[in-house]
Amino acid sequence: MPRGNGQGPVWWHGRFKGCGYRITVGREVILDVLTKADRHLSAEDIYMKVHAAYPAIGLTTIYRTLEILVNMGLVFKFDFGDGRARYELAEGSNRSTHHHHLICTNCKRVVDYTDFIDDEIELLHKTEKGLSDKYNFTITNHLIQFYGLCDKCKKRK
Amino acid sequence: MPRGNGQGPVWWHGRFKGCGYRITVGREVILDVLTKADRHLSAEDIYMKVHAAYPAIGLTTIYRTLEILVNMGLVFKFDFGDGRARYELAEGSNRSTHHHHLICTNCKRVVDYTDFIDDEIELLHKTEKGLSDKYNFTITNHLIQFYGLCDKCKKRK
DNA sequence: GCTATAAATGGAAATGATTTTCATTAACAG
DNA sequence: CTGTTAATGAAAATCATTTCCATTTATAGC
Repeated sequence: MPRGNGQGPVWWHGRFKGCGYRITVGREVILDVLTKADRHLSAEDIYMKVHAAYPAIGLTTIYRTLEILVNMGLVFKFDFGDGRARYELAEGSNRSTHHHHLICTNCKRVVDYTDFIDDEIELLHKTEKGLSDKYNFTITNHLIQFYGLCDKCKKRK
Repeated sequence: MPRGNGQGPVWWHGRFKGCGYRITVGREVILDVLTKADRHLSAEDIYMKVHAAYPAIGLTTIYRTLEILVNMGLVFKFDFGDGRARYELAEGSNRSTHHHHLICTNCKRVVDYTDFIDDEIELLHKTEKGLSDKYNFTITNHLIQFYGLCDKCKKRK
């Protein structure tokens, strides 16, 4: 099924095997859904898409696979404040450029933005360096989110 | 009980009444616990502290009060990834300076840091301005967290 | 290709933080 | 002091996520 993009074996197979994980149909399909996703999906979103093509794959497998993917750093897990986690392929695959989120605290709408990313990244690198030196952490990731009221919700108030 | 700090009526009473909320013993005690807290508390943490002095106050009231406080902007709500929310008095009261968080993804330890805050704030203001113009959001808040492995967890791996 | 073995799986049940329900209590405007 | 309505506690409900366990499947070694 997902045969990559003509550049040989699927990009994540190597990393998976390297970690001692097996390549299964469920994992292929989940990765495929994530690769094609154009927005942040919840576990249930992913389940529904997967289920449409492969009804045998259960929700439990979705959760288990997502946990592995997050731990491996292939997928980011976000909390936008509506009680369910959202998942998004990390950069480094063939999709997704680095971005941050702008979240409406009223309707929970999420805007991905890439503006100012360069400045942010530069500062982040400096901060990461400082923090890891001072607190002796190995920093692997960061999260930046802005909260506010979106266009529509402003008008309703 | 909480009589403020000698500067007249308790600082948040005005804001509370202004929003049409009543001042109750439960709310007084909860705010008091938050004011004295020196770290991020979960709803249950707060409940236990409150319960010690006022056993009549239930967990439900804690959750309901926290929701109000978060909506009013008096309290920040955080997700550090361990399945329970943490609450922290917003700045503007008498405690807490603006800070961000450094989180160990393994043991969930959280370090508050204030280093580099000035540079961060400057960039944040610039970004907030740009984002609110471009996406027509009214930005009220932001979240910055760094993730990594702490000192102890690094050694164990 | 075949087989043994351990990883992966699905479905049901468990978990656990948070929310809702509803009858009772308490704040406070007048 | 009193009526009105918000606030409350206890128990039940919710609901995303996790765990359990018997079954299936990937794959290393032949």
